[in-house]
Amino acid sequence: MDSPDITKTKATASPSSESPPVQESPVFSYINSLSPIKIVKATHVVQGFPGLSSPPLVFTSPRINPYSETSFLKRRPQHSELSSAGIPKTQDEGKKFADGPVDPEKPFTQLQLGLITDTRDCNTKNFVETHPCSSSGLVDKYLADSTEVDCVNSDQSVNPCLEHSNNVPESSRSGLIKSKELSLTFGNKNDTATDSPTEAQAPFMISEQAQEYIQGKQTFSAKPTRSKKQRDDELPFNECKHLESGLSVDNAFRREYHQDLHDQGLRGEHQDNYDYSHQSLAGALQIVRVYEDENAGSISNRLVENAVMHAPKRRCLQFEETPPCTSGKGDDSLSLSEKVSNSEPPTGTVESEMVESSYLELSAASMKRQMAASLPPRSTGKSCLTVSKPSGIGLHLNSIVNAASVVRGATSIKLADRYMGVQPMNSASVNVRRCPNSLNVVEKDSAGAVDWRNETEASVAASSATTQSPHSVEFEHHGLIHERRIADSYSADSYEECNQSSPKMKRKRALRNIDSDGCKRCNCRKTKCLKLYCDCFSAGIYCDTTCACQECFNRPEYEDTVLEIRQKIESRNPLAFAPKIVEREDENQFTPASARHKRGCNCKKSMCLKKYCECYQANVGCSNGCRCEGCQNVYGKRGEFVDVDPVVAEESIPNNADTGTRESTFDEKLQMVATRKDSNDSLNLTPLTPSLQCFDDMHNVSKSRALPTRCRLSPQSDLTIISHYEKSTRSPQRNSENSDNLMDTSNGVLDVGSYDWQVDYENIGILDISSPRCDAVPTACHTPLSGTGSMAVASSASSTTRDLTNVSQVHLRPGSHCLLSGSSLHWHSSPVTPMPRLGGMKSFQDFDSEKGHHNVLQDETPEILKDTSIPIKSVKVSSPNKKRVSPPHSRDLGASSSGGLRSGRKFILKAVPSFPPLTPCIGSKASSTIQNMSNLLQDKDRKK
DNA sequence: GAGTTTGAAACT
DNA sequence: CAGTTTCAAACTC
Repeated sequence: MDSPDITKTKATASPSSESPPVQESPVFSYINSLSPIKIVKATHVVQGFPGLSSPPLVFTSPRINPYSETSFLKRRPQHSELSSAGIPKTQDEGKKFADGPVDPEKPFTQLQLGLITDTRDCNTKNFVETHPCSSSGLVDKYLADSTEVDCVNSDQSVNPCLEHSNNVPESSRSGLIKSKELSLTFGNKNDTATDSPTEAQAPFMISEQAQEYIQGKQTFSAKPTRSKKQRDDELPFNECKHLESGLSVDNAFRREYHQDLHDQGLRGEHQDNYDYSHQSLAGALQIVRVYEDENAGSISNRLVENAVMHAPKRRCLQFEETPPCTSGKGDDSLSLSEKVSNSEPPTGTVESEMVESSYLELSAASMKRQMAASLPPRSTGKSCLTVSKPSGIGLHLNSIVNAASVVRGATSIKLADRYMGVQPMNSASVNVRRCPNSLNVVEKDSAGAVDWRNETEASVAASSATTQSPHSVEFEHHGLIHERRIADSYSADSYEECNQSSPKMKRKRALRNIDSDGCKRCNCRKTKCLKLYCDCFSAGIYCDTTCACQECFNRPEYEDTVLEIRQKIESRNPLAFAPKIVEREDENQFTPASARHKRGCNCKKSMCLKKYCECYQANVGCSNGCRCEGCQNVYGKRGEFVDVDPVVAEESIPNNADTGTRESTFDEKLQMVATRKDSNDSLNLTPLTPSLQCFDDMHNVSKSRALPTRCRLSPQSDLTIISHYEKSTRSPQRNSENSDNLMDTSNGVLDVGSYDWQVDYENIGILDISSPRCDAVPTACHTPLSGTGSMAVASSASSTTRDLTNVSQVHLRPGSHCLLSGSSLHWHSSPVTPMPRLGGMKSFQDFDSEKGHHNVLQDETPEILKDTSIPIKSVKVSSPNKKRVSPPHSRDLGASSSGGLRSGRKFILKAVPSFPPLTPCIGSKASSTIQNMSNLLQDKDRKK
């Protein structure tokens, strides 16, 4: 993880050599020409360029910033003022940064700063903005440069920094922010004027800068004392600065952040938020890094920024609350940037995935460009596209989730999200928490971010995101866990609790959260949340303030540690973080009850009728792999399942009829379960309902349906969906509505399949608009997809998104993302449809699982799925239980959605890999599909 | 809320 | 690989 960053930083570190070329670069010259101010420190900029390969135009941010031009010059002065006089602290901080936590590092940090500044110039807005905020003295110097760049690219960029530093009035800030956003969108200028060099470089530059920053920060982080000092010195704004500098925060993000701040109107809150932001930042940073790596820089930055911005707000309290976590490595002291740096290492693992997401973002960016829409106001739901799903292994979902949550978290939304997400989620939420969800969340966020970029979309997205964010069950789906946590924390109830730092409170909170939200929070006392005992850790999620864990090291601050441990654990057991529940599906096979526990349970006393049994907990039947005694698993007894899995599945799978038969059996089981579990499983079932709802929506095509519901459902859809699905089917009681839907889906999954697609389209648009979750879903898709797929998808997505944008821009984007992620190029074929299809596909797939959905999917979207070529053995990671499933792991990627549905859910998996649906459900599925894909691959490897 | 039970994870 | 211990969740009271 770290290595890449380091390398980058090093590369950047050798600025001298690089700088000249950079300056000479056409982009640079172009910028100079544009900017009234001459870049004094072009060298810095230069450094960044050389290393960076010009990213494809696609990646170039589509952002268009009308504001940028206007504010550019003005900002600069402001910026300078702010940076210099406005905030002494910032300067100090900047010095600190430059100095680095450790003296030896200082030079390096300075270099980095220089590089950063350079990159800024290249990057223009993002960097500039970030810079000013981040570092003081050095920053100032660079600021001039950056400002220049900004001027060239966009004036606005500077302002943001200023705002941060100066704490400029909200109004002014907002204006600045907007301008920044515009500039960011920008790359705009370059894009319009010159596509290739500048744009391409810009992203890289940003990324590099961010990396450098991160590295520098990391070094800082290494030295907690210093970080603390910085922190103390730093004001919330300062923090912002760091973040920005490090991340090259997007304008939009800043905007949100500022707005949030304004809304809060309290720095105290700010600080709190700040605390939160660390995690979120970390995640964002990670994301950013990924992007950077991929060249998605600008986009990623936005996302990151968004994430960061949001994160702080949401999490502030939580972090403070959790002393151990924060204290862990003295991270508290660390400035955001530092935190970011910390987060970096983990990103490395995720980077590939992130790249995909970045591509998505790129596509989104392209979309934006086309849209040329002004920046959306604050749509919380910026395009999350950037968010790549947490790759299975290295990544900690949290980072992503956080980012997503952050992104999502438009300030206003928070509470709503909590309630929305949490309560509604509660039933379904459980699944959400799972790591895999994190991906989805990210995606959502990314989607939201994309929306952001597009004004129209942004507006819609913003509304949807904010309002819907709560709905955004999708988050729940994968990233939801995290979000939920956040949301929970935000929830009025949790909110107060969060403030309460007492471990007891936390514990209670956690318990409550679990109950209410269905999401679990760990309560680790001895393992430091660094063992699989910890649900959070096992799920690839960082512990949240809501967790009642003690001496928690599963925090962004300790990403390195977390990653190391993860790697160790994986080295021992490559599947340790893989989804426990996998659907066995041979390529052609569809086993109705394919979903199983990977390892199988070993129950001796619980008869597999209690949650002690992981199979039962996952709503999955026991299989031959189980060593349970006296298995009475409602979802399937040991013997039953076994037969089905390998062989039976195939036999039964081929035809829908077969699946139907199984489904019947499965339904029976479900009913059994339902009867037994109804009381307990209500939560679990709820998740199912969402999926069902989604389907229902699909079927009904009732766009009018409350998207929120879907969104809610969707989140579950991925992992939980299956289980929930089963449950729902099994227990009509729970979800009379859902059950019906579920039943329908289960029974007529195949039918739905094609139908779903269309419906999905329609629904998608609706969903996306209404529910941020939907957005998230699509994003999730991105992450999972392989780079190639994502790449292609990205381009296609952009196109598709455009088309979609006509209908519902927001939706489209997410969907596009999903497509990308899903690698379901097929979808792309129809620009508009793609997204819906994706969603539809996913939903489809989910449904298909029961019946021969494979056929449907294959038929309809077969190519895409095939293209993904991921033979999906579909390991559905879905954690039926409220517990978070360990989603994130790259390996796990595929699994999420499988939700333990035995019945032909396998289909779902196959489908899933292809695309993340736009709809929340779909999105979750998409993420799950991705995971499934990975899982399948792994499974194949294993078989081999 | 405290204590017990349970089974997975970790360790030997 | 098997047995034991540790751990945290699930469960019970």
